[in-house]
Amino acid sequence: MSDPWSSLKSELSSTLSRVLGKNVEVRELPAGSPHGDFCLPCFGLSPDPVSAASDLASSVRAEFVIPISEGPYLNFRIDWEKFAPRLLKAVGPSYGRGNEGKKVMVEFCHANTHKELHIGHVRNLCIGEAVARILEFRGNRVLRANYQGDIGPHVAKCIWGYLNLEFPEPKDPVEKGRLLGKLYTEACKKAPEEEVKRITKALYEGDPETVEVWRKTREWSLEYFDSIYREFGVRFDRLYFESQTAEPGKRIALDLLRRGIAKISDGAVVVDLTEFDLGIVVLVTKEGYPLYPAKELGLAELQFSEGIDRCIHVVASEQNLYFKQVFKIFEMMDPELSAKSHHLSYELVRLKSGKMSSREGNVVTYHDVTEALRKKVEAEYGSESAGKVALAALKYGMLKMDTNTPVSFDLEEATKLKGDTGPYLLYTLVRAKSILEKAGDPGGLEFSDLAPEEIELLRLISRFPSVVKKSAEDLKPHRLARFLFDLSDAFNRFYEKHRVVGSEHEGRRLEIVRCVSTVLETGLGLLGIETVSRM
RNA sequence: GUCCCGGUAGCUCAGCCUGGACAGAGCACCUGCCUCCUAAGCAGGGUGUCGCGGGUUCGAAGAUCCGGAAGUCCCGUCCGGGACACCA
Repeated sequence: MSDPWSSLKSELSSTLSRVLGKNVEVRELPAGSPHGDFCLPCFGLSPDPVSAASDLASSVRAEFVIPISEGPYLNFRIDWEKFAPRLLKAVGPSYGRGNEGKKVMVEFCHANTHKELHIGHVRNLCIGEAVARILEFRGNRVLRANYQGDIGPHVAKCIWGYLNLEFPEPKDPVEKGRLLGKLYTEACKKAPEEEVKRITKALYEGDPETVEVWRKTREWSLEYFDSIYREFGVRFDRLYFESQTAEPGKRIALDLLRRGIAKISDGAVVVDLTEFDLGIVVLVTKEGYPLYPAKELGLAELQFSEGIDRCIHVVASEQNLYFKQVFKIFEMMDPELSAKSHHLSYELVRLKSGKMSSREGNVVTYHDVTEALRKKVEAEYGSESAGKVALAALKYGMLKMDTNTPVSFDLEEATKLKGDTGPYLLYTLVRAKSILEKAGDPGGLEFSDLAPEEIELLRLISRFPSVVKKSAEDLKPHRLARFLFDLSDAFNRFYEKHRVVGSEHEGRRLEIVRCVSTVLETGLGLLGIETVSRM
């Protein structure tokens, strides 16, 4: 919970506010800035910002920082010789932790059964897990939830395929998953529409024969997903299925009808949101089937019965309008429900050839990518920890850009192993740990004559807590990912230039390396990236 | 047609929330660097109409005149993607 840098920053801000007689806040300068660590632009302070800055520079006294006026700016340089001991002492496994104390459900993945997991799901999985871990680290109790569509026309198509197509019996979970994916795609091309409707109906009405096939294939799907989740390092605390939200969803929809929130239109149960520019939402079809929005209401009932303070739905941006609609209905039902709900939207993963569609079979699956990656790692560097390195590359690649940035997926781009990649971060950590293993008797700590590369590392280490906090507030893991890259970059420059073991400054350098290693390991952990000890 | 997201180096992307302080990385390409803590590394080499157009924009009692910073804020527009009543 200790965050010396933020404390320093806020102390400095209040000192300045006292001197100036008004509330000001110093701004942090980017870690590599030649101007120092904090600055106060003096433009609004007086008609003459330049002399205001220099007046302030000579009148302000604060511990650990040296004020310097540069033009209209009042800059502050941290006195690292004095500040370093305080900072390094704070760095341990819980450095950067918070105590926010909320109970949060993070709902992500949403893979539909009877289909293959593709790279779009991978982005979702990466974001969801990273956000879950970051929120946990900030002191929240997190429940990971996965809401899966295990019923409906897409399932009916797959069942049609199972009943009408030839296939060899699948042996392991991966084969089972892949087979279902193929059956689905084939059925989309071949299954007659009436047949799909018939099976959908049979499924909803509980026709024993159809249900049996459904049970079996659904089980295959879940085994397949489980094998991937295990490999990926995700475990869900709650699994919700559409088959279980349909009935309560319909019940709630009918209740909304009684309360006058919903109405009948063309025989369907709808909520009219046109006054909010959100169109009309159909809850129950004229045939009496609950649609997705109705099921969402059923799901919310299940979720909020857990007493959660917040529910974060990690769902692609194509559902933006949908979530606005659902949250508006929440608001009409119970404002608190909508206040606690949040849609973490991310842009789609597309292929260069266009949008992926399991219906058309033009998807890049989870196994396509992980296998390509693993093979490449093995070919170039040998098989030692190839699987973990491959996953690191995949996860970091998905997390390093803003959730708002659309991904145009390219296998070549995704299998890069050098530069701004997951393996680079892993490698940096391996190097740092290797130094720590070889360390002799550290000797005393002194911080005189710090090299620029050492100061750079201290600056980055100091900012870790605020980066994590910001990442958590914005629900943007890429901020943390970028930070870890910058840290690695700075560490590798330091590594190249300065000897640690056996050097004159071994004591403090070991301490710095220890902190880099701790921060890197913690940070990678928050991104859901498993580290390795050798590469 | 309406709404949402994107447009920054050849390519992939940061930076925009919180305006000022050189517009930054990585990849790719070229040149160096392993008797020394792991070369998946490091050093050097050069690139930009920040899609386009407009607007707005700090300081003293007031008034007037002059000056007054945009990749970042606002509006418009173009391009790409997505969404928009019985799919999920």
